[in-house]
Amino acid sequence: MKHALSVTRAQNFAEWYQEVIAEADLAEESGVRGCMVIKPWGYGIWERIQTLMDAQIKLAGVENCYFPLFIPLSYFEKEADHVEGFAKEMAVVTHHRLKSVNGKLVVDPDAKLEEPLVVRPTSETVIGAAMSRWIQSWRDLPMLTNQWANVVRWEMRTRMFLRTSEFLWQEGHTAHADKADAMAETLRALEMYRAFSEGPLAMPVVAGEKPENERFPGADATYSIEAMMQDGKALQAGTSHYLGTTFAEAAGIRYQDRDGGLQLCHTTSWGTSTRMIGGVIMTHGDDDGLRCPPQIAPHQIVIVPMLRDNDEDLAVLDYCRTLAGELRGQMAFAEPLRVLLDTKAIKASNKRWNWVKKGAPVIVEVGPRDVAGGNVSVLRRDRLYNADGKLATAIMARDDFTGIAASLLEDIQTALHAEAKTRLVASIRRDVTDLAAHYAGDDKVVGWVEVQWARPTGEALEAIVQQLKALKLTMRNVPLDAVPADGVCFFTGETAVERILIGRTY
RNA sequence: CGGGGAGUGGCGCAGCCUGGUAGCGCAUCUGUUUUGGGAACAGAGGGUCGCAGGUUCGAAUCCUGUCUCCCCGACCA
Repeated sequence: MKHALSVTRAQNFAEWYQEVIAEADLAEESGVRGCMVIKPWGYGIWERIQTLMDAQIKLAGVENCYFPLFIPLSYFEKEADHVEGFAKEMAVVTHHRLKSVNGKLVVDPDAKLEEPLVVRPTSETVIGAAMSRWIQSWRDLPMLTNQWANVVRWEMRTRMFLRTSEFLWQEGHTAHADKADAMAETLRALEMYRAFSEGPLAMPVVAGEKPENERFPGADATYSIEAMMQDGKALQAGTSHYLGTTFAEAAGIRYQDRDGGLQLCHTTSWGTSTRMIGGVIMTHGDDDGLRCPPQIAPHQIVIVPMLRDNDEDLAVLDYCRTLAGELRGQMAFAEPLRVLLDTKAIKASNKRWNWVKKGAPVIVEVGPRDVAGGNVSVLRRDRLYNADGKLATAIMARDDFTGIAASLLEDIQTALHAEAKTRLVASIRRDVTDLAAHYAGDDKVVGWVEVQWARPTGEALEAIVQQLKALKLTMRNVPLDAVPADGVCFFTGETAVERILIGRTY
């Protein structure tokens, strides 16, 4: 069987990933280290993610704001752990002017800023400063904010969508009267991410709490959703943090309670980023490119007219326009269908393969024979081939197709999720007794291992971290829905208190 | 930042060792014939060889510096 990509997942997963991004026209290098140009199809997917996620955020009563890109350096100095965690990867603006010297533009030394400005790596500090002004009374709580923005972290090693120096994300920041309320918000955001991932992204995840050593700098507790990529590695696809009163102390976020006493707020932060697109690629992609879940596909159904530069073309186009109109009147996932009639003047067969690589969920080909018979030729991207290796083109009456189009998209969404869910479940092992043997070899990635442990801290924890590191393994999270521990700690032999997932990661 | 590889028309590459004024495939454009599993033929356009210095009569080629990308580490969403 001939595939649309030159590298298969089995041959070289990393190379395959890059080829999908190039061939699906999702993004490209920009010439600036670690920064990518997100092209229309890739950005369209991000816009879909934004639209659907934003609705969920608003449904929870969170309001959008926008805070500055530049954060005064001193803001970071207020919280030691936080600055420690980000200091090594911050982009800093120190001057505000250039000058021309011998035809070259150079930084003007006379234009040095009094205080350097950090390009935000995350906005806890600025938003904390704002909240300290906005919150005075218990009546102001909870304060629920979110922003859609770009952030910059000067990463050592970058990979498109998975780790770029600049990335797009949403960051929720909330302030609460007490720990219980803040924890509830932290877990609400986590559940929102879990449901979003399993729903629109069709990407099954495990929601759980990060061990102490994997916490966000300055957080009291960090939760994550972890997705299983097709090569068996984990991808942290979203995080939610309970920050205790740490950031409230640093920024002076206080409120007067009902009794007139002055109290510190308990804050949270939570975020998801363009990394999710990388997760979608590595969850659903196949050897023909991306398979885009219908809910986040910019175009769910692409109509490809088979034009021959002759008189029949008008009739074919006319038929296609009518079909597009009929389809746009249908609803799937409580939204009108997104239908593209692709009239670009290239050969229909090339057009088809381009849409296969981009992962349009349904490709409908319409040629003179279809027009004559009142039919359409339908390809569903999640089941591209028949058992005999031939393209599984289904020829059906136009009316029949318009009647089932919406449910077809919903089927594809469900099928993609089911396929990935099966893989996730099958890739978690609970009977492993020897990690070194299980993960033998640098390239051998066999999914995750769940073990019971005693949740040690300090040096005992550090020893385990180092032991895992030697095997290129990390602790992913303690699944919230795991069955209670009933044995001894995999590492220390003490009585176990919970179960934790271990694996290789992006 | 350490180790390895690479930057040559839009994309993928050859040329570099042994300096002499740039070539191939794909793509693009034009025309003709085609057309339902990625069309064929003919013709055309397009590159100061990542960038900056240096050596030389002459640099894609040699030297120095620098930027970017890929792989492996350390760091991380």
